[in-house]
Parts: sequence; C-alpha cells; structure tokens
Amino acid sequence: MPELPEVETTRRGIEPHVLGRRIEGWIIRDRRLRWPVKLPRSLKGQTIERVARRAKYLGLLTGSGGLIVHLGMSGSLRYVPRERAIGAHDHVDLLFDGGACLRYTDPRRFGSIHFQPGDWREHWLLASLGPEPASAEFDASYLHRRSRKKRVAVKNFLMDSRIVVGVGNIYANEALFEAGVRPTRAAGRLTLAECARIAAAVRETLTRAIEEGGTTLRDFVGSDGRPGYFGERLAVYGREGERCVRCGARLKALRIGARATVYCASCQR
DNA sequence: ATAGTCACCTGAGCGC
DNA sequence: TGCGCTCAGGTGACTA
Repeated sequence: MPELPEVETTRRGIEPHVLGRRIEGWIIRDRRLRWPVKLPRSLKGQTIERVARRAKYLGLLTGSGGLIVHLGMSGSLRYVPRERAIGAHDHVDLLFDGGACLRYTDPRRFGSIHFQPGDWREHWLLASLGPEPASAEFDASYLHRRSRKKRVAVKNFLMDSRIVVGVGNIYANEALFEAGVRPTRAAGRLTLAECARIAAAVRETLTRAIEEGGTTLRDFVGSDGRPGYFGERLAVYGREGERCVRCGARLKALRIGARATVYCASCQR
C-alpha cells in the first residue's frame, strides 16, 4: 500500500540505476492496469534524464516527455535482470541498455502507467493536484483558507488531493493524532492554530516516514518487495482498543467514508 | 460546487 | 483442506 513515503523511497531506490540509461523497449504482459497501458514508439531509444515524483506519481523523464507511474495499492517497481523469473503479477518490463529492466508488479492492478509528451506535470492526472506537504505553500494559512465553509470531516479534507497530496488513510490518522485534532471535526470550523498544528503534523509525519522508509526499504534492487511501513511506528492506525501512547486511554475506532479511522478521544478534540 | 458513495482488484484473514 | 465471506485502500467517476 504505497503511501507517499514509499513512493519517494521507490524513487530514490531506482534513480541511481536508471539515470542515463537508454530505453531499448518494453514488454507489456498485461496492459489492464487502472487504464490500459499504451506506450508510444517514440519512447524507444530515449534516455532517462531525471526521476521525479509529484504526489504519488513517479516520473521517469526523458528529453521529450515523461513516463508516469502510479503504484496504486499494491504496485512496486524494481530494477532487476531481465532474465529474472516472471511472477504472476509482473505486468510490465521497461528494458534498458545493459541488460536490466525496471519491472512493474501490481497484484491488484490499481496502478497506472502513462506517457506524457513534453512536461509530464501537464498530464490530466496531475493537473489539479494540490501542493506537496513539504512545500512552503502548505502551511497554516493555506489550510485555513482552503477549509473555510467546508463541512467535510477534516480527515477527508486532508485526503483530498486537490488540497494537499500524499496523505492517504494511514497518515491522515497519524497526522491528526499528532495534531490533537479529532478526525470528525468539520474542516471549516478549524481554528488557525489548529491548522498550524495540522500542517506541521502532516509535514513531520510524512518526512519522518520517508526517513524511516529510507532505512527499512533500502534494499530495493533485485530483492523481494517489502512492506513500506515495516518497522515504522504508528501511533493510532491499526491500534483500535489499545492504549494511547500519550495518555493511556483506549483508542477508539469509527469509519469515515468507509475508511478505518482510529483516534484518542481524550487527546484529540 | 460540495459531499457522499461506488467501482476497480486481489490477497489475507476469518469462521465454519 | 477448502469454501465463502469481508476487509483493505488510492482515486477517478458518478450521484444527489
């Protein structure tokens, strides 16, 4: 379940291996991802000049455009020898000079692969995305301004990619715990001070997870995939009924928009 | 425009 | 051992 930290870790993992490599071709074993995979002939022979990330999208950028990869719920990208045995869910190989390939694996096929000519950020999937949580733009006043008059629960508000990107269910739970704000609170009723705590918590939660991902997910190349949050400490997610790490109260659970939500009723107001 | 729900998909976990 | 059920979740599409 790649959330933003895992995507960033993937980016860092593959970058040194594909930078400067020429794309010799590709093998599509199953094009039925979230959208049918279709790559233009013009991609052949191009060289990867940059490996970028925007929200949970990875961009393998060449001189003429960008290959846009989303890992969905269960996707992974690994740099492996081409002759490595093919698994049941190894849907796409991107073949590079030198004999290796970038292998896209995705059991649930919720992910996607597109090619966008020119500036990859102009792709329709990326066009209306909000700021990165680590950007200067994402701060208390931004959150406060965008949340006015909105009645949605703050948890859903944070998970809206038009507001801020990279906050999936797990980190929405964690960040709101960190901020001491109850997930059910109406976004429009948050004070500026609460927005400040939330902005800081989102940024810190994700930054810390990326740092830990860098250590727990180090061995990317040619290895088996690993769960992204392995060894990561989560304060509330998945801990319903257990003790709050801060005050010891039992953590409560409910569903907001069919998504598991866990919080501490005494720490989060 | 906003808010809520559905759909997509498969593996894991569970009860029987 | 196996069947059938439910759940998980990112996010675009759809509905009210």
